[in-house]
Amino acid sequence: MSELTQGGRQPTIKEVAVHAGVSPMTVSRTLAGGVNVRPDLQEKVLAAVRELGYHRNENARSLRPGQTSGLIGVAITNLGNPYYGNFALGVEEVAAEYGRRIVLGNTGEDPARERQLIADFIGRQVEGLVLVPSGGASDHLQPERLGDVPIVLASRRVYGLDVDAVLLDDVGGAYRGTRSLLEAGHTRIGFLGNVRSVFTGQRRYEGFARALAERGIEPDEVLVQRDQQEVDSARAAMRRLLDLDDAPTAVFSANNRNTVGALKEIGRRLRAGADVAELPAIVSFDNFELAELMPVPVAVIDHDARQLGREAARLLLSRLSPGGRRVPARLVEMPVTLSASPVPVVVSGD
Amino acid sequence: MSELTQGGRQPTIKEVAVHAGVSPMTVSRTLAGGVNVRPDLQEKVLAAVRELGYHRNENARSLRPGQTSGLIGVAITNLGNPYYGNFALGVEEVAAEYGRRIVLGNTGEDPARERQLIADFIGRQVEGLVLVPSGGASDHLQPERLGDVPIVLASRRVYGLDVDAVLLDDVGGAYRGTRSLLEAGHTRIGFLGNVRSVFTGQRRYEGFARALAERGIEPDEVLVQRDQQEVDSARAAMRRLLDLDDAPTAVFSANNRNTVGALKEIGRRLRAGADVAELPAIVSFDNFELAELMPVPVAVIDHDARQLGREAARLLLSRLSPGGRRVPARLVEMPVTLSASPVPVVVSGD
DNA sequence: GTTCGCTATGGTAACGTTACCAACGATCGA
DNA sequence: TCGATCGTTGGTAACGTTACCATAGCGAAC
Repeated sequence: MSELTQGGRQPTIKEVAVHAGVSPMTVSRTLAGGVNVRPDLQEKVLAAVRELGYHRNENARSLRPGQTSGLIGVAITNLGNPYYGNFALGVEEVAAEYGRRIVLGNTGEDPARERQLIADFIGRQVEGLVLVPSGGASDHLQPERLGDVPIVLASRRVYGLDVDAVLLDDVGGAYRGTRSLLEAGHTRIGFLGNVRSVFTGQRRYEGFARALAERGIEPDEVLVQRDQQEVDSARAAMRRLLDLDDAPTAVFSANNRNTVGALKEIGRRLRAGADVAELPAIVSFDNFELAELMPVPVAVIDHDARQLGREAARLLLSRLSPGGRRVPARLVEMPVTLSASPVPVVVSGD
Repeated sequence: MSELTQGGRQPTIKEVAVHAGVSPMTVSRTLAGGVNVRPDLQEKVLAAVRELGYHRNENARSLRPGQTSGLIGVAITNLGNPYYGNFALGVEEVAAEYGRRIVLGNTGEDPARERQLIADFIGRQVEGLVLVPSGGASDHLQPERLGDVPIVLASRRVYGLDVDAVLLDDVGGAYRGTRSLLEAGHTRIGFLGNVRSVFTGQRRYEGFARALAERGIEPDEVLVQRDQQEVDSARAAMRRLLDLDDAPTAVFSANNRNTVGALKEIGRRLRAGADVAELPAIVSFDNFELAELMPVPVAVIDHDARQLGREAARLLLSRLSPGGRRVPARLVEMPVTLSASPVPVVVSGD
């Protein structure tokens, strides 16, 4: 058998044909289901396939007219974030159900990299694209620039781009979360979030501000910290809030990274002897594991990134079905749930 | 321009050639760097490329002899686990540095799915494979079955398969973690982990048992719970441990999922009024965010999944370089760090 | 002025695959 | 018995690309 696999090259259909003593066409037909191929020849072919370790060359296959690549291009901003990991999982699952495979790229929030990735994906003849846009210019995302490859945006929308999108109910979630703080009697509420240019950051701030406005409260700019992308900067922002003379009694955190940063700062203060009663309550957009074990009350605005991914893939695949391209762009907002403020774990000190 | 993009098909090099008034070869040469092409023709070609939105068909390109696909196949067990998300990120980063793209599949710990995925990857002419094996039979992973496509195993090894692998120092980490508990005076130590058939589960148990053996302690089978793959079953296992008449005073948790489950059970008991002093200390293999905020002492055996991914990709790419295939199989063990047991956050009850 | 050498350009074939058509033999009805 | 039909098989061409070869043009060197 060693001479069969010599050279490190994949065997071709021709070699299988020779090995089985038939023509390449008979091999092709057998692998396509075996219609109008004598059973004994099919067996011979399959034996040859097994023996040579033959796999059809999908790239060559996709070259033929009318054939598709079976690939979906997925570009996300940060695979290391569990949120996007779950999102990618959801996309992969649905794609796999429909016999598609995903090509994955991480943009790292870099528009140039996003451009490269999308160009590469199109070059690889992907049937469609799923993108968490990293912001910035959108001309490379216009339908004609994509060669009519359908695209679905996830988590964020791009201004001036009329394509399918799956979003969270950012505004509603932030509104409800903030309102729950107001109803608990808080009036000085801090805001931790992304820069304004990030779509979700903007939307979540909007929900936050709307809830305040309903009570006639003008957001105090001193309490609004929104330049934190990472845990460390979020922690620093939280420190600034807590060091204010008139520190907030509650903090709305617009995403996971900010929540973790805020909690780390709270942990630091507790270990330094701070009184838990003087530390703010937190509402966090984005759930995280073990929120229930936090020393201060943490309510979470929860959502399912995996479902978001599944929905994005479903939108995309529906476009790939016959006639699916003629449907106008759709916008899906996935619901979020506000957990009832859990009672914090109170540990008796010694 | 609308008539140019009509039909939803990608433009071909031929169409670009016609549009630019040159031959396909001139287009090809221009796109390949433009050696021996007059500058004015290059400009014409690039203008046509821009206008038509042309992207080279990578699948057709890879068909030509001597060409490679630029694809790396990555199959992991659970993308939803932040650990594997970071792992995939590491692989993607290094692959991208070397101009490769990754095709990603989620096996869900299902050997049949793993088989399918790998067959599909080979059919797509991937240059190499990165696999977190899901256990079970390994015949489909033998080099000759893979058509000499190099493979790198990650996190787990496969018995009887002599290929590159990147592992954590499971045994050493578990040993050191367990020893730290013993040094703190614990003698009844529970074990939460994966089933024995999972490679890491076996190795981490080995480190655990070795540390005990050094002190002349025989592991009490009642304290060893190792069938938990998910948070819920881990929580149930923790409950069984804590309900024992002779409950352990410390618990070694062999992975993230078990740690979260164990902590959730601890949280439940605290909210039900349990005394924190009666709850066990925990050593967790796998770090998690906010471990420092837990109400019981949690020491973590930390490691960097992203680095693990980067190293796996590096091993694979080195095999793809000239002569790289002749190197004997390598085994890399990534170091882990044991955090100093942090002081738990103690909150004064009211 | 002829030849040489170089650059620039285009035609052709092949990569692996399968839709299409042609051809073969067998079966069947008339 | 003969033509028609059907099941089965194989040859050919084309998908988009580029390595290779051929050729045309042009300046330099003798």
